[in-house]
Amino acid sequence: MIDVRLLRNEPHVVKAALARRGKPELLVQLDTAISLDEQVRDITARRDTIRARVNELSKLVGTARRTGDNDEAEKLQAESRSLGDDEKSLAESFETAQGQLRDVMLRLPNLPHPDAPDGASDHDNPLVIGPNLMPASFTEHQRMPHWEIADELGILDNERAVKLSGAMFTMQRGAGAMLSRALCQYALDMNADAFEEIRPPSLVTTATLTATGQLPKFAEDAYAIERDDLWCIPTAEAPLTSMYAGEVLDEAQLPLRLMAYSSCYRREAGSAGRDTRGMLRAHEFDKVEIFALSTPETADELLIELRDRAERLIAGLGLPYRIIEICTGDMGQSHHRSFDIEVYAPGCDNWLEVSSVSWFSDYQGRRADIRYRKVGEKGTHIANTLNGSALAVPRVWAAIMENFRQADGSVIIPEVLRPYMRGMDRISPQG
RNA sequence: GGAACGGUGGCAGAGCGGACAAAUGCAUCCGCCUUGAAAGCGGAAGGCUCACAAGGCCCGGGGGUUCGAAUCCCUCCCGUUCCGCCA
Repeated sequence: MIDVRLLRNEPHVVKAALARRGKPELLVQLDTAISLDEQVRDITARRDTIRARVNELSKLVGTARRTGDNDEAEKLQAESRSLGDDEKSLAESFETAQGQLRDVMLRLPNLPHPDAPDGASDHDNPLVIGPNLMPASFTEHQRMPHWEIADELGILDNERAVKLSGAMFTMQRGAGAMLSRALCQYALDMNADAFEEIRPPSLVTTATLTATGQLPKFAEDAYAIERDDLWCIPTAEAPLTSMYAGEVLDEAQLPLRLMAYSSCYRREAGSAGRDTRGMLRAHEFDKVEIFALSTPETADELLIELRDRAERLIAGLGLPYRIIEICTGDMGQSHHRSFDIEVYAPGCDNWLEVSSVSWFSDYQGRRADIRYRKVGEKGTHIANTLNGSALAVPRVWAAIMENFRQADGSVIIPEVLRPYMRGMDRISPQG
């Protein structure tokens, strides 16, 4: 959530920042929020005046009763009773206005960072690093899509996955399954120097998914388990971010770095029918997420640290990649500043988004109510959150197939993964 | 899922219709004492809203009763123990 006080005190600043996202309807919502906030404050002031009087009267009633002045007590009670009715109706209008304000605020996106590049769509995302590790040319045997390669190798069985779970589910087997697990283990080990490993729950409450921004606006994209009022996590970002929800940390604890392997569940409501073959888009996939809680002062360098860590993983695998920065028109709702790492897949002839690293300023911290206290200072501050996919398995898996396919049809396994592959150095066609 | 008992400040724990933002202990901070520390003595100190003050709100969440609720009632959630079920 945007800070209501900022909205109140410097609406032009918020307007200008939000305008950069290029969606005029947001400015309309902003005006709605401003006028709702005025309403709420007006009602609050009136309601609190009445409450103050009721509190005062109640004390006087107590005194009167104790001294035996029952007539006086009756009189005061009558006055308090009638004020009570006014209070009740004001309290109702307060709830209504407050609820409306909250709903609008929860749906308003974050303000972009001043340095985030302007742009209207993904076509305007500037290249910031690379392309790196790009070979001079690709050979004919690399020009096969990974689903065909995997089929030859017998390591992907999506037909049976569909039998079990329906369209857009995948199933790896044999060396393919092992490769998925190896990628996760590799990503965790490479970040274990600074990140505490967490194994979070995969099902979370509505409050948890609201804190990160998936709810209420993007409910269609998440799997809901209505009977138990739980949601399947679309990313480990959700449980990691809310781990410290409602808590007040000491500044000395920051930055706090966490990482988690988890399965991720996405309905892909807006992308049904796209990328239905292979591993490019699935309802369930594995990912290792890295996460940090920080003060605003250290957040910008942490963003680069997370991005460097994600880059190191991809470079370590020897895959051709580039890094782009997300422009204001293409940014996710909670994002303040964001980078994507893309890997080139010669078989699909496409750049695949394999990692997204973002800074959320205090947008999620405020929703989750994560605060910290500075030493010797009264009061609290809202923490900043940052996260990134260290490694999203399926697309990296696909890129390995396509980049490292040999003339004989086998696929070389990157060296860094071999310890996790029981020493296997290549996957060869069966029979 | 059933039963019993619980949920109060950083922690422990009292209060069980009115003077309660809430005793007391521990921890914290500041003085005094001391060469320094400990002990001892004296004092300070919750969060949110709010430009500030005033005021309001916060005793697990929500609702109700009442002039007035931490305290009574309803409901939900969570915890502990026992039973049931079960990787």
